Amino acid sequence: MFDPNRERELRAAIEDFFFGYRAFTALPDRLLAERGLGRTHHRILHFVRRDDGLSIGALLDILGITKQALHRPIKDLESQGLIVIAPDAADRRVRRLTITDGGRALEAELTDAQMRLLDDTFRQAGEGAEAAWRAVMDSLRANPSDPR
Amino acid sequence: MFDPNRERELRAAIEDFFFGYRAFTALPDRLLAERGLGRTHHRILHFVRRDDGLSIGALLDILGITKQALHRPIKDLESQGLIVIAPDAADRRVRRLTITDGGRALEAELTDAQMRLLDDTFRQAGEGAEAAWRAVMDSLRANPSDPR
DNA sequence: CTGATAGGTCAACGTTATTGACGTACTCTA
DNA sequence: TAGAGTACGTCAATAACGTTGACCTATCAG
Repeated sequence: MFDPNRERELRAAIEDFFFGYRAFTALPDRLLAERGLGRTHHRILHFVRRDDGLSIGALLDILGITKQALHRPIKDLESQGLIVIAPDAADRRVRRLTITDGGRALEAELTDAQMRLLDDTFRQAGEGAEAAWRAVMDSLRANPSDPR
Repeated sequence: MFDPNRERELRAAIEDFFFGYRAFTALPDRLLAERGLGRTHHRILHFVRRDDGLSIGALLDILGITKQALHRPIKDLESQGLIVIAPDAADRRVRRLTITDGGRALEAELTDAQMRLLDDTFRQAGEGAEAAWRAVMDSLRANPSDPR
């Protein structure tokens, strides 16, 4: 399939992905754990902040989990005053999620940590590394193997 | 902290990481699920293949989980004939893990899928993308936030 | 012989996810 | 306006995978 040298390189890349992702998530994971929250809470905050007024269904599609799995974290965030759930004005079956000031603050704390880490990392990796890294990740996202 | 344009870029990079990693792991996850195995089994096979004769303790350090958590997947792999556990010749307290032909075959199947995906992706992302991507990931691994 | 090391194992528990079934509120269409 | 479809909530059972804590055996080193 691949010659031995190429295989060595690609295997090294696979390991890099594993360890790199772990290093990347370690930071916010610790901050979240202090509040009794997990990665799903972080993701919800991220996507609700990005798309204010996101519906439950749209969030379900993005995250690729079941509504039962989403229910708890959503309720946690609501009861902690980090998001607000309100029916859509036009179609009252649809629930729209909005981030509160508190939610925005927590999201900023988590995201700042990751942004600083990425910014430093891109700088250390040299000229053009950021664009190339993004290009690889974008190409991966576009791949049909993504379960979304 | 960051100016708005920079923040937009870094937030996009964070999302890329999330979706990219998911696309990357989706393929082997499906193959593993067919055999009733999970990511931990894959990781064990990967590291035992790479470092033949790896000890339990060394594997524990790499994976960053408890011995109780490692115990099941190790036993699963052994009972399915994918790895062999044997005491070290010099220090019989130490158990050395070895991959079998069957284990090597499964590992190859999983890894081939990921190698092909990465190879395609690097090619699509253009000249120099692979080296730059690796540089970013290596820099991330070297970061003290890695819990290992 | 003694203390340290490597590892195995039992038990209880927690988190996060799943599938399946069913209920409620609401909208849209014939 | 009745009935079908949609969006979402929720109960229940189950599973995968991890944790902490405690305790055990086997082995090695001084």
